[in-house]
Amino acid sequence: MSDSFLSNGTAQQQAYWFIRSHILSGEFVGGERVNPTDIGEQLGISRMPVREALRQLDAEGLVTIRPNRGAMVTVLTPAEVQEFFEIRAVLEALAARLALPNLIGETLEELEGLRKRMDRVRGNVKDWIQRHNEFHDYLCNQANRPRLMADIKRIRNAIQPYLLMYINVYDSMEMEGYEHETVMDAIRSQNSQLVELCIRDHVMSAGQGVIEFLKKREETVNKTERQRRRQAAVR
Amino acid sequence: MSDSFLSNGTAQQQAYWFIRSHILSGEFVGGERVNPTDIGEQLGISRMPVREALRQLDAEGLVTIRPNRGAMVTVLTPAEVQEFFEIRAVLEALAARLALPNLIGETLEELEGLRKRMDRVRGNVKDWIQRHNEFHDYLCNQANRPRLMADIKRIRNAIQPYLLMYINVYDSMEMEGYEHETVMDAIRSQNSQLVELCIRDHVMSAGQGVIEFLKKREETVNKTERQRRRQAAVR
DNA sequence: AAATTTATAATTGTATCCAATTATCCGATC
DNA sequence: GATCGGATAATTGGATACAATTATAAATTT
Repeated sequence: MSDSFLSNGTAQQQAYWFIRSHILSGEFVGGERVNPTDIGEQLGISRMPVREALRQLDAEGLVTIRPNRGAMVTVLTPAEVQEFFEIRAVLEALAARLALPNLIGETLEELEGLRKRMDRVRGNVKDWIQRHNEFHDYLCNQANRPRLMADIKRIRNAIQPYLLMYINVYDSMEMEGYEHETVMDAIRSQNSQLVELCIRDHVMSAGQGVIEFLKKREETVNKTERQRRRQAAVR
Repeated sequence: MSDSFLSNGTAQQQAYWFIRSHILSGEFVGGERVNPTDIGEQLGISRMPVREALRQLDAEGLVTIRPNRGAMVTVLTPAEVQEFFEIRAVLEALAARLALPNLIGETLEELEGLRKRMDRVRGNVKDWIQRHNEFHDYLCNQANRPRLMADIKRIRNAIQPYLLMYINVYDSMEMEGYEHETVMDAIRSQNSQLVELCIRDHVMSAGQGVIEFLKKREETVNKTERQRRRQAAVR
């Protein structure tokens, strides 16, 4: 299961999933250059399909390509991470609003089950994120909007590395959990305006911690590397 | 100005802008195959940079690539077009809300000027769309959210061909215009909730016409080509 | 030692070639 | 006339080669 990208599909797809998973897991870190020849050698393919994968990843925001200067793992400023949380907040709120008529009976129970399942592993960060995503995915899926779903996932992926950094530092992110109860209550009320506000707040409050963490980190990084930056007047 | 993509930048960029503009203008129509060799010959380049351009356009949604089957101009169902309008509505509403503190004094006057400028060419469809986009772009820009702006533009591009089809049929789209007054009033009130609702309604009411038009068209197309579809069991 | 220039290596952009895959055409069959 | 099968053509995926560009290291100057 882990190395499925080594053999599946076209070479382009192998490269795509390989690079993508390494960025999302944090193994390829922001700012790091992604060398097509290296990746190709690791996968036993040439660099051409890797280049194509990189173009795709660039359009998705995980990678940044500059002409004649190759690709690097995208670095987001705290302001950009905030933007993505803002976007995600309104998109997930939209999905929840559209899903609301379907969130009754069995479906509602299923969602409640996922919430409990998530609560059960609050100690283990990796499992918690996994189940947290499952909860949100199930909710969004009930809206029956594949394009919206795809956009939400893209945004979530773009900020995942930064969420991971945050969680690795503040281990276990205690402040989450009770909020999902609030979300569930709003859903049970079938009040679409309330659900929308509630999801927005939920996403943004999760984002707030990450954004502040990143801003603080940027300051210390700036102090440490100010002299290095002076000469790195790119372009 | 018109054929700038023939000489500027890398071959990949030439191909990208060439294909993109032909899709947005409606010259490359939905479902049409995009042959890398053909495009390459037209631009005097090989098909490799064209392939890369197509990957990018695929990620942006303008083109759809299926492995071993090449690329075609993306075809959106009416339901998907509706999704994109729904997404655009909440994103532009978000942008307007975030821009609100900046929409005062000179900036507000500038926006009002753009609205009038738009109103002045309600006869000419092509000009009107141009100025309509300028109005919305200026509004979104005041939010100072480059990533949000990029997403909004991507969504707008994805639905532009369908908007064009609609406008070409119902020439001059009379029902628009007065709504922008309503938007301006909401902005002047500096009531962020009102602005948000107002922009959403504005976008969705523009979308409604397009969506209904597409649904109606789909019915007639289905009737006409039902027999052809039977054998086109793709996959 | 710091800065500048030069030489060298590495990387990127892209054309071309070939194998694998898919589409199209045409005759055979029902 | 519709359907099927197979030959042929077109297209795609991908490797390789080479020129253009950029990065790095070395040499030179100040």
